Amino acid sequence: MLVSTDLRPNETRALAALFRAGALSRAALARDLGLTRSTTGALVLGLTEAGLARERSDGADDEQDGEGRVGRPGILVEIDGNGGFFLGAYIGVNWIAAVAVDLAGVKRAGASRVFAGPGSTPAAAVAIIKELVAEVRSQLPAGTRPYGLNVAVPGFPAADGVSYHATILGWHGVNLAELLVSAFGDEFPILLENDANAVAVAETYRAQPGQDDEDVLVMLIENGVGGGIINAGRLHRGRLGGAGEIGHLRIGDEGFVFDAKRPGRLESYVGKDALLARYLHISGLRVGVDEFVAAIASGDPAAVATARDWALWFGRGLATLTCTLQPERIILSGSVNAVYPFVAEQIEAFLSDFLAEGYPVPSIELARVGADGPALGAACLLHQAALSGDPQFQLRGLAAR
Amino acid sequence: MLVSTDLRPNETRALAALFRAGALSRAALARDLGLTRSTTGALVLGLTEAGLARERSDGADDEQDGEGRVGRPGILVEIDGNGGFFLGAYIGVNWIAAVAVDLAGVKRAGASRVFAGPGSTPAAAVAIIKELVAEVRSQLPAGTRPYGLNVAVPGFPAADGVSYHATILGWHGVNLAELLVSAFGDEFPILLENDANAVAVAETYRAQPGQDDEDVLVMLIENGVGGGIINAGRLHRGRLGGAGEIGHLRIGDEGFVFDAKRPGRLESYVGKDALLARYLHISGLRVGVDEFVAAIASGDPAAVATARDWALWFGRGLATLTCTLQPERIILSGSVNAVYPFVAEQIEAFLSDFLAEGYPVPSIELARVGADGPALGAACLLHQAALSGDPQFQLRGLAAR
DNA sequence: CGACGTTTGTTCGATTTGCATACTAATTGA
DNA sequence: TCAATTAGTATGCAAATCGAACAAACGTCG
Repeated sequence: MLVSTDLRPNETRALAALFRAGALSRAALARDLGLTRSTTGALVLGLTEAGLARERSDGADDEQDGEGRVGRPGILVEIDGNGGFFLGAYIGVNWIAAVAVDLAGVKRAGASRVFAGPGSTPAAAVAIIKELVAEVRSQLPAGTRPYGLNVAVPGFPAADGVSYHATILGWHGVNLAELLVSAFGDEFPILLENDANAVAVAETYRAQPGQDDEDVLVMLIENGVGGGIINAGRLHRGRLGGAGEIGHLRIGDEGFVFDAKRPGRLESYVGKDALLARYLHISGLRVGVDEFVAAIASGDPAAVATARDWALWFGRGLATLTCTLQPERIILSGSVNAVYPFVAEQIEAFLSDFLAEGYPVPSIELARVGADGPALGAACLLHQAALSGDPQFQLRGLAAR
Repeated sequence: MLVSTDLRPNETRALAALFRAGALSRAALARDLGLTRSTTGALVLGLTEAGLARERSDGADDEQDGEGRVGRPGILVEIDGNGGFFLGAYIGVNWIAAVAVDLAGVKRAGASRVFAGPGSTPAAAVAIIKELVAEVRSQLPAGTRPYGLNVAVPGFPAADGVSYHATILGWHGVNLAELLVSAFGDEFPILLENDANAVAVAETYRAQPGQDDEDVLVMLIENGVGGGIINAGRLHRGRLGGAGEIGHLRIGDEGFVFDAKRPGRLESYVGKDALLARYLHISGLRVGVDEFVAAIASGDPAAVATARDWALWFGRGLATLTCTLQPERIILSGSVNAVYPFVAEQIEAFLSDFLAEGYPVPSIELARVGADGPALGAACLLHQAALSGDPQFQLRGLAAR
């Protein structure tokens, strides 16, 4: 009879090692885990029978050094993606999305729908998520049960830890977790995550094999400015998952848009509204980000001057964040990041000038993940938890008993 | 024959659980580790024979609930401090210190000496550390070999990861690690850590039993302003251990002390020099921190006004850091923290006003650890690494073979 | 006070896990 | 063709853990 069995600690460790490396021979895996080859062979056999790992079929191998490698070549073993699935969802201002990531960390399915965020109720959003999740699950192999659902939201839990405030959606004090649980039952655990944090995970998770302990700051720049902090490959969540609210950074006295209560914040200088307000002030033209970027590209002096002002304040924010977090990379996400390439030199010069001598200057890059980044990152967080041995997402395999 | 043997994984986990809880019965430990009572009994027996754990002798027990606890009471087991020692040292501007922390996380020995930092060579500092370490080791039980030495330094490694810059000591591009290794040989591993990071660990490590995953920001305010970030109980080091350089936070345009190259930094508003310069500007008096604090206490209007200005900028810095990191607590260390109590109300009011609605306001506390905080924290970092199973600090026990 | 339920610690055999040591297989280099 | 080297597998043994039993030590309640 086939039964679902919990994985033993070393089986989970083996999967994590395979995930980090992409694929390993049994011998390499043994070295990685500090076990003998015989033990590792048995481990791989178990994982293979359980449908969680498989030998790589395509002849491609010798990833490691290829050249003067003497001795019998190994058979690469990799994770079998079909071994498990993790669901992520995103409640955005304009749309709602759901995705599934498989055991190999690859996106396997996705669905989305437009959503009139402000004005809609949380219950309406949850209903849409329920439909999208069903749609996503229908795209997965039959008979699979996901390990969990993580929902990215543009907001934060309040000090009590449960009531969500999503100002941008007009939601205050909503118990989203309860709504979701009552919609989905207890088939799998349900978590919530801030959208900027999720994007940060999506941008950095498994960016390159073997590199899983980076220090990265991801900035998400739209009207507001959010951020996600990755420390040694892990999300720095803060007390209630509210770390990285970098739009509230106090970097000056006023701002390009006026805010009587909280003047001088980063997002009142570098957010989308602020940028366009500055351009309006200089040029007298009211435009969107795309038009503005086109104006810089065409050499419009007002646009160039606006971008220069924007870069001045953006550089201040970057300097503050770099000192505080010392990231290796800073990744810019959100529509406003299109402005960055035009002022990259200015900002990088300012940064290396402002930072102390010898202090490493982070490299600044543009985002690679698309619009479903928050949903993807949310799912990746579950994947990470499962491969880390988190008991809440204890991996299972099918075994003959 | 007695031989030194490496601990098995579950023995290390058991010690970590005992450390977290302070003391546990075998049954409680079994629940904590997810093992059976019989296995745990054997585990405890092994640890006891190896001299790493012991039954608590003082009759004091029932820490847990005492009241209606039915059933046979357990025998509390705790870590035997003599099971191992961890060395920490600190190279300060005016003095050098060394301490030893035992396996139970308790400071067991210390020694210090004055040191004319600026003007002295790194080699001279290393020679003093060598003497102090010998002095500290002589205070420990005979025959013990420490697991490692961690040296806290007021500086950071440069982008290459090895050459240290300690501007405050006048050192640039020094390979401190190499100097230390050549002085001590390879008897035990030697590490380096920034002093503010070390203080942060000293202030938070084992602050209260059972609470080991806090989010805390520790600010160290002297002439410069440094910081250490504790995320989920772990030091957030950044790429090269240089995270938390919060003195460079850009919060304004100028500063109370002038800095042409990097104007507007937090430390040019709230550092010791800045504070006293502001007081000089207002009162015409040139004083030290102690006198300044006495002046506030006595109601001197110039001092009170200075403190109010100080608090204004300090609040801006706190707001920025709170948004970025969302700590539960902020701990103020360094001599300037004596000013805080006089402006606590003002700063807390500003903070809860500036932060978004529902955003948790961190509690702000004064430091508890004394002047050897950096050395203590450095030693605690090794203790933490050893109990986490870091192979570099693999715990050992004495066992009959 | 004593029977009863509950929890702890220990004992002991069974089971599982991992290691050491072989051995075969597949490749490079001479 | 023949070492040398590395990968994978089989097998017996040692260690770690479990499961079930049992005695010990405490509350509770009649």
